[in-house]
Amino acid sequence: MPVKKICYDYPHPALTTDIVIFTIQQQQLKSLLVKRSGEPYEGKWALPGGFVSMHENLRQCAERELAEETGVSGVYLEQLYTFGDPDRDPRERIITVAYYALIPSDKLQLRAAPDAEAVAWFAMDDLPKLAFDHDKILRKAKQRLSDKLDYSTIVFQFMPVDFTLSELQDVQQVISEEDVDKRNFRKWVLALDIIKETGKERREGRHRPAKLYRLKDRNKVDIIR
Amino acid sequence: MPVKKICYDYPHPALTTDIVIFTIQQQQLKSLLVKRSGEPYEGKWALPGGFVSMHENLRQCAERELAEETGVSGVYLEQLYTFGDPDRDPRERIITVAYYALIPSDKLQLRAAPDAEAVAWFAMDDLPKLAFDHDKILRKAKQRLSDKLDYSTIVFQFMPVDFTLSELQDVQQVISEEDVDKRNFRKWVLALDIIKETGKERREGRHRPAKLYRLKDRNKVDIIR
DNA sequence: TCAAAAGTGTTCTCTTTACACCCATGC
DNA sequence: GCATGGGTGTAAAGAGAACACTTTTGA
Repeated sequence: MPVKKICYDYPHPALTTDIVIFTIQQQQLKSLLVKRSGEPYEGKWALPGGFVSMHENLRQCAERELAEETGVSGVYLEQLYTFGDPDRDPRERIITVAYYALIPSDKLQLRAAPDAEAVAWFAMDDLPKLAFDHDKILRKAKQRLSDKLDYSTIVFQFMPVDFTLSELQDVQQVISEEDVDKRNFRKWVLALDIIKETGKERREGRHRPAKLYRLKDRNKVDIIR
Repeated sequence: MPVKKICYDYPHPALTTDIVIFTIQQQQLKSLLVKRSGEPYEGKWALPGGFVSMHENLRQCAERELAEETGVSGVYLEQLYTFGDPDRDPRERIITVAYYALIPSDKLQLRAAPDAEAVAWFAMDDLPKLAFDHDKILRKAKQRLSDKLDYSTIVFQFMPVDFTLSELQDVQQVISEEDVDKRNFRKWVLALDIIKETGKERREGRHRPAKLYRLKDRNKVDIIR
């Protein structure tokens, strides 16, 4: 806590980034929330986020928050929207630049030490009451994600290094909330020419094993169509 | 100038909105810039913009700036992106929430008193050197506009109340920078079912007069396809 | 041998593209 | 009467949607 105050000629807002962290678990789209331990909205769930420090840019701040909550880095992260209504925080005016991140299921295990806070994954169709305007942020993130599903290869960002086409299709269907024809889906995926066969397969259960595929470039998200 | 300073426990950034104001003039996509009269970047051209006051929300601020520079209100205005690199302004850290606005050509006449500043429209392919990171903002706005041309009815936001299909096609071509087939374009436009014939026509020159059309709902922008 | 998920092509429909001539007017 | 931009339809190609059976495995 600095003893010296920082002073300006005019009032300045505070600046935070909040992150909507999406992943797929148990065939559901889930989002990471943290339980607030102080006022305002004490005990309510909220998006992870925090103040932007003076030396870092907005994206770096979001990356830092993401790493603090999940231990994860190097995942898909995109600026979503900026929320700045005067009364969105009762303490002082706080502008938040919202980002959203997609966590592939294989990165999920390496959860960082939970920092003694209450942190939990919530299914998007079973959200608790949220602090501040965070429900608005979450809905906007969900909308952006759904939209991008249609005109980009963003769905692959949820996949582990090796995955089957059925798993991929499941993820697609969970997010878009509509069923996809298996043959058409596979045709579409293969035509994208962004995955390759690994030669390996996964057998699990008394049925034919599934071929494992891998992204040619795991970090690339293409705009298509 | 307030005599009393406003003080915080931690440093806060300043907050502005900057607006990319697009219009079509002389078959060119143009953007409004203002010449800076003070340091930094004195004499350089910059996007119109200004500080967000404490009682207004971000959109209201953008609307206010827009009205100050152009006298125009009630036009298409959308949040673009937030730029917040630590050193984007040499004086202090300034976060800017960029918006972009589209001005239809009939609203253009009613330019407000230019407020004694140097203000000018620049063709997008003939821009001067810009202050701060404003070239980055402008390019992003142009990109967003081009993208939306393909999946929304945003192009109509440039049109006056009454317009001909040829005028509309011109605008489309200027922004997308590619030629469109006349018959296919008209088929597409009419299939949208968002314009109606006015019954009037425009004759100008020694050729057949063109039918004038009007948007059924001038404020609506649909996502299509 | 049976249950369960993996894998695989073809046809039909709809959307998008390509393309050329007549029309109404002013000079 | 001629130059100028306004206005119009059809056919071919391509993209997207619909659809059902065989394969491989583990129990």
